[in-house]
Order: sequence, then structure tokens, then C-alpha cells
Amino acid sequence: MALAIKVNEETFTPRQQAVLTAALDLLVENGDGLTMTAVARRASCSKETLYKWFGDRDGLLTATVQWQAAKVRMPFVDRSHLNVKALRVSLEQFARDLLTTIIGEVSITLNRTAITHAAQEKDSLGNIVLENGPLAIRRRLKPILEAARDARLLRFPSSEEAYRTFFGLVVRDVQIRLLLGDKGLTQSNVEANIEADVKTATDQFLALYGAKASA
Amino acid sequence: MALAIKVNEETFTPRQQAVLTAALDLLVENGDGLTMTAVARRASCSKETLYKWFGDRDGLLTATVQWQAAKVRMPFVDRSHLNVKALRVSLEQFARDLLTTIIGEVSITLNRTAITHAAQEKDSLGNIVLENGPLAIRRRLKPILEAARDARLLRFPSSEEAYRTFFGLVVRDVQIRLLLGDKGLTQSNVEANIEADVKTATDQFLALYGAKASA
DNA sequence: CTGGAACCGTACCGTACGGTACGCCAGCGA
DNA sequence: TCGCTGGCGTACCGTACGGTACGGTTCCAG
Repeated sequence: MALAIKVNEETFTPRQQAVLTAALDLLVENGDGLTMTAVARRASCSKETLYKWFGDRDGLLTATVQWQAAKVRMPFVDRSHLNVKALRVSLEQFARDLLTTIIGEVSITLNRTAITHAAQEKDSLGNIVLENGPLAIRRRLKPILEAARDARLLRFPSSEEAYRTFFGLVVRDVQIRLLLGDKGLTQSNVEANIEADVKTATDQFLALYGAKASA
Repeated sequence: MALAIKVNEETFTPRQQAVLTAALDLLVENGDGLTMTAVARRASCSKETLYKWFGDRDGLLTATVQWQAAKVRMPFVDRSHLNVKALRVSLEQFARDLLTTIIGEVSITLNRTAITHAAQEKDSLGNIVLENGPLAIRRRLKPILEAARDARLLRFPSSEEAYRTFFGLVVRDVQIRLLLGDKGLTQSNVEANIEADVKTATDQFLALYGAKASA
């Protein structure tokens, strides 16, 4: 029944979603020391069912990451009436969503899992995370930037450069340090500074690419 | 003979360094599918020797990462006569070193290994990479920034913020995408653009924090 | 020449885990 | 009530790998 293809559809039965939730919880708790036996026990299902539904361990992992990564959805921003004020709000919203996402335990776990996976010629998980992470942001942000440029609110040589600058200004070294387990960077610690960081990043971005200096 | 402590010293015999080189090569090739048997075979030594020298698998891994990470040394920049021109050269040098390091296969492997390790309550490797990576840059860059501020070349509220901005402007989303195995970002592809990226990042940094607009 | 230390190569052990087989029960249509 | 299907629980198998033991070789000191 095309088990390997099943993961491409986003439709999982509630029971299957319960299994995926259990898998994700174990992933967050125990790192990628995820064992089929542990998932089966946690989800109160049999290993045979796991293999029937997901094919093999990789299939389960892929389904879990896929299912969870797809949940990260950035809210759409209003693009109809663009002015300086609205643009700033939109950018701040992007920055806020990006920051809150990457400092979350789920995001850290997913990224770590995908990176571990990528360390062994398996790039499927990495692609999923990429597609739902940085590349999703890029797809969502670029139209805004280009609209703002057309409205003479921003000025940049290429929207690609502008996107990357924005990403860098927002993320800085936070993500890599969290992925590496920097204890000097607690989640709550970063969380408390989100608003300030959001404002700083937005200010800096507008200072670099804004058509007018922001008062 | 204090085997576990041996790794704290940076002194390895040539034979041991050959073993570490073999381990690193395997790490780069096969990801973290590093097995003691493989290292022994590659290094033409016995497993017993590996355990004698490094204690256990983790010890070997730690020694390898430690030894390799310590090799990443940023060249010191001249801080005696600081002017706008010299500052720009220094910043560009930092950016260039940072970028070339990050996109290297060794760096990618080390970061992946440390992140994988960090995914299992083991943060030792993460700390080593952190200490020799982002934090080393910070330690090295901050004095320059502060000297430049004292010389009225830069203006910023805190050197911490300035460092993080610089890091973000230089690294952007390159590192995370490489770690995740983004195939749309080949090493040679990035390499070709290093100089342009270095200049862009430095320009942006100076635009944000420079005391005068750079002509 | 001899004893010992260091080390290579390899066989071996124990365990953990991916994957499979099987017994059992619940629900359900006939 | 009977039989079938789906799924739970568990026992089981094969393998890979961390770690150990041991025989053989080289080299050096005395």
C-alpha cells in the first residue's frame, strides 16, 4: 500500500498522529536515541504496527519531522496597504516568529535530528527542515520585500541579499549556539530579550535598506 | 596514567596524531558512523591501543574534535594604529576567516558531530566547538571593536551587540543550510562569492556602527 | 641473549536495537 | 454464534558495534 509514499501526504489518522506525537516527545526528551521499542511503548502500540504504517525507522522519523515541521506556519502579513509603519510591523512580526521558532525545543530537536541525519549521506530530513525553515521564510519574506521596494519603501540590489541580511540580523549566533547546547544561552534567557532583539534587528534592517531614515 | 586527562593537554605523539587524523578523515567521510574498528583499521593500529590511549569511544571523539578545533586559529590583527582603513581591513579579515572556516568540510563535520552529541545530554563536544568557534571569534573580535570605539571609529551601545550583529551579517543562513545539507549551496558556489560577501558584510557593519559614513 | 614493554591483528563476548513472527483479544458483519 | 480483520503485546532473530583478551612481533635495556 505504498507505505513509503504515505508520508508525502499530510493526512494521518488521529491514531497515527498520536504515535507521531509520542515519537516527537521521545525525540525531544532523549535526543535522537529514539528506538522503535520506546515509541511503541510510549504510544501503546505494537512495533509491528509501526512498521506497517511507516515502513522502517527512517520512515517514522521522516513522518515525524515532516508532520511537525509542517506545523510551523508563519502568519500572513497584510500586503495590501504598505507604508513605512505597516512594513515595520510586518518585519517585526517575521523577526518575532523566526526567533520564537528557533529557540523552541521542538525546533532545536528537529534541526539536530536533521543535521545528525545529514551527517550520513541521508539528506531527506535536512531537506524537509530546510524547506519548512529557512526556505519557507525566504519564500514568505521575499514578496513582502519586493512589494516594499516597488512602493519605494526599501532599496536593495537583490531581494536575495536583503532576505539573507534580515535572516542574519535576526538569528545572529543564537541558533548555532543553541544547537551546540550552549548553557550560557538558556531558553528563558533568550525569550526575555526577544522583543528587544526584534526591534534592534528591524531597526538595523531598515537602516540598511530603508529608502528613508526611520525617525 | 590518567588517560582521560590526557586529552586536556594538547600534546599528542605523532603516532597519536596520525590516529586522530584517521578518525577525522573517517568522520568527514562517513559522518558520525565512526566505529572503533574502522579507526583502528584506517590508522593501522589495534583497538586495544585506541582504548589504552583514549579510554573509550567518547574519549577518542573528544580528543579528535579538541585537537582539530584547536587548529582553527584566527590571525591576530594589528591593533596599534587604528584608523578607518585599518579597521576595515581587520573586519574584512575576520569575515573572510569566519566564512572560509564555516564552509570547510572539517568545520561542517565537527559542528555536525558536536550537535549530534549535544542531542544526547552530552555537551562536552558542543562546548569544545563553541569555545573554539563562535566564542573564540567573540573573544578575538571584541577587543578590536572596543579599541575602535575608543578611537571614535565605531559607535555602539555594547560590544556584545556589535559582535553579534557582525556575526549575523557575515554568517547569515549559510552555516545552518550547510549543516542541513542544502544541495543548493555547494561549497565551491559559496567559495566563489566569499569576497563579495565579505565586502557586503563589512560595509553593512560599518554603515550601522561606523562613526562616519564610509566613503 | 634475554626479559619486558609497547603495539599490531584478530578472535571473542555482551548488549542494544532494527526488524519479524506469533499468540491473543476486540469489534463487526453475516 | 462464527469467522475475519486490525491491532496490541511479546518473544525472538540477526547483526552491528563497543569493549576485552590473547597470541605474535618488534624494539630496547641490561
